[in-house]
Amino acid sequence: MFEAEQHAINQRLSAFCAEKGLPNPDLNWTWIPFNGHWGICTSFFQLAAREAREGKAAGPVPSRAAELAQMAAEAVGLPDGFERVEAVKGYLNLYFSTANYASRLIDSVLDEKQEFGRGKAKGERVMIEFSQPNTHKAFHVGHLRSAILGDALCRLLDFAGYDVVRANYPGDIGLHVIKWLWNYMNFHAGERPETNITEWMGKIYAEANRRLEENPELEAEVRALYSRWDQRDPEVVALWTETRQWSLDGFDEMYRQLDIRFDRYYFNSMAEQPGKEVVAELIEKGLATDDRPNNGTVFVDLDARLGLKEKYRVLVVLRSDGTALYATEDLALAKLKFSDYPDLARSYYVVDVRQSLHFQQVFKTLELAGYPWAKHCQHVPYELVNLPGNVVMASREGTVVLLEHLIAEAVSRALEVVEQKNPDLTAEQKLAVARAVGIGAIKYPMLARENAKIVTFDWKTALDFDGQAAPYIQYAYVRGGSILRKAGGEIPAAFTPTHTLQREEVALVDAISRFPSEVQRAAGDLRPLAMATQAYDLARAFNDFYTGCPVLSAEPEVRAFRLRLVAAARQAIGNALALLGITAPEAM
RNA sequence: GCCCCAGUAGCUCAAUCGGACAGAGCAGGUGCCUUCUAAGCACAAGGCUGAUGAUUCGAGUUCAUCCUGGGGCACCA
Repeated sequence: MFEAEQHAINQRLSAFCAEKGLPNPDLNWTWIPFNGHWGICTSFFQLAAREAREGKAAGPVPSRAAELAQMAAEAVGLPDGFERVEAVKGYLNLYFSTANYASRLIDSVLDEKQEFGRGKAKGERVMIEFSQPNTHKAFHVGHLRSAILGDALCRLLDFAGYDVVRANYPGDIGLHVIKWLWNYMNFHAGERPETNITEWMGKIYAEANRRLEENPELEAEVRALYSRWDQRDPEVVALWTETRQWSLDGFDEMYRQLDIRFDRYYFNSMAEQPGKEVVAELIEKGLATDDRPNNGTVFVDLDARLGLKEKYRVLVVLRSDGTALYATEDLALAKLKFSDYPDLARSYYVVDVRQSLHFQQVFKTLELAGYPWAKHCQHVPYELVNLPGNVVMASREGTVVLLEHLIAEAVSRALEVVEQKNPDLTAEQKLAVARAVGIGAIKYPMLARENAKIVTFDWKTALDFDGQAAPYIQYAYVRGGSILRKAGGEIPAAFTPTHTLQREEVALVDAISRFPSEVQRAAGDLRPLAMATQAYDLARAFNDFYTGCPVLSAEPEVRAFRLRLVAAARQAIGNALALLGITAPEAM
C-alpha cells in the first residue's frame, strides 16, 4: 500500500551508497517490531559485514552498521509521509506520519469492504482435495482437521487471488464398507437412520467389527460378500448405493453446520477401474513389474529405477489377486483431476502426515510414467488430532469424540453463556450466536496451530471461550458493531485528522495495514495459522483501543476519526474471520 | 536398520523465510463494571528455547553429533 514511498526511499539509499562507494544494499524492509509504533525498518549489518569480508573493515561490524545507519538516516532526511527517521543500533527506522497514512488506510478499507486484502487475480487454477471421509463410518473429531484446514486453505487461496476448485474424495468402497453391509443385511435389514445419521452408521460398523472379532469364522461370509460386490451383484450394488447415500446425506448435514462446501466430488469407487487401466499401462511401459504369475503383486521398484536406496522404496500398485488398492485408485484419481481441469497449476492433497511416503511414491510413479503434470501434485500434510495422553482416535477402539456430540455440546455451552450475557436477544438470535460461537471455538484451535503439530483434543479447552480463542475475536467484532450502532449507523465522511493519535490507535492502524500482506503470506505458505494469528492480533489491538480510547464521548473530530477507525477495524476482523471460516456475529 | 516430524513458561501454543529486550492464552496472585457489551482490560509472577559443538556481526530459527517422544517403511486406508 505504501510502495510508492518505499520506492522513493530505496532510490535515495541507492544513491547514497553509490556516492560512498558502497555496494548497492539489499534493503529488506519489515515492519517496526515495537508495539504502538507504526513504520518500516531495515538494517545495515549485512552491508557492514560485506565490507569486512572484502577487507575494507572500518571497525567491528556492529559499530560500523550503526555508523552506516546513521549516515543513511541523514541521507534520507525526512521523506514525505514520514514524521520521524532514526538510526538505532544499526537499524534504520522510518515512522509513518500517522494521521496522514492512517486516513489513507482507513479510506481504502472502507472503500473495499469485504474485498479489503484480496490479492490481484493470479490467473491460476488450483485444486484442493480435502476431508475425504469414509462412508459407512462415524465422523469424529479426528476427521475434522482435514475438513477445517482444507476449507481454510480454499478460502485463503481464493482470497489471495487463485481460482480454487474444492474437491472431496469420500472412501465409499473397501473392506470397511463390505463389513458394514454384511452386518446390516444380517442383523439390521430394513432399518434406516433417523437423526444423527453418521453416528448411526458408525454404530453399525463398530458392531460389525465386534461380531467379527468374537466370531472370526464369520469372516468367510464377509469375503463372500466382497466377491459378490466384485461381480457387481445387483442386490449388493443396490444396497450399497442406498446406504452410501445415507452417509453422504449425513456428511452434507455436517458440512452445512460447519459452513464447508465442495465444487467437485470424486469417489473411491470411481477410481477403481481406471486405476487398473493405469496399472496395465505401467506394466506395458515396463515401469511396473507384474509378479502375479508367481503369486506376487504388481509393483514399481522406485528406488531400483532411480538408483536410490531406502528412499522411495517399493510401491505396490495391484494386489496379487488383481484387486485394487488405495495406491491403484490414487494413480487414477490424479489423472482424472488433470483431465477434468487440464489447466491446474497445482493439485493439493490435504491428507494426514502418515501418508507422506505414499504420496511421494504415487507422484514419483506418475512422473516416471511421463505425465508432465505429476510435479504439480503436492501433498499438504497435517498431524493428527489426539486425545490427552497421546491416545489416537480410532473408531474400532471406541476412543472417539463424535463430531455431532462436539457440535451439540459446544453450541449448548455457548447458548448458556449468551442467555446470561445478553438475555434481551430473541431465542432465534441467541441460537444463531451460540452456533457462531460454538463452531468458531471448535475451528480455531484446529487452525491456530502449525500443520505439522499434533492437536490434542480435550473438552475443557475446546469449550473454553476465554482468551486466545475464536470468541475473543468475535467479541471484538461485536463490540465494534455496537459502537457503530449507538453512533446511529452513519460513518463520517473521509478526512485527515489533525489530532495526535494515541498509542492504541496507532497500534490498531498498524495491525489493519498488515492484513493484505498476511493474506499472501498465509496463502503462499499454505498456513492458516498465520491468518489465525493475524485475526487474534487485530482483535487484541481493537480491545486495547476499546479500553483506551473512548469513541462516542470524544471531541467531534476525534470521534469522527475513531468511528471510521472502528468501522475499518471491524471490517478487517470480519475479513480475517471469513478466511478462517468463522462466522462474525452481530451480537454476543 | 533407513527415512520424516516434533521438543520453547506448570499446561496449550506463537515468534513476520537469520535480526532489536523470546511473545500470547490457560491455571494460580492483585486490581478495574454509575462512562461505547467485563466472552474485556491493567499489573505482578513465571524461560540456560532437549544437550553439546560449529557457522555468523547476530541462532529458538542454519549445519553436525547425540537424547527424548511420535509416525512411516510391498499386497490397510
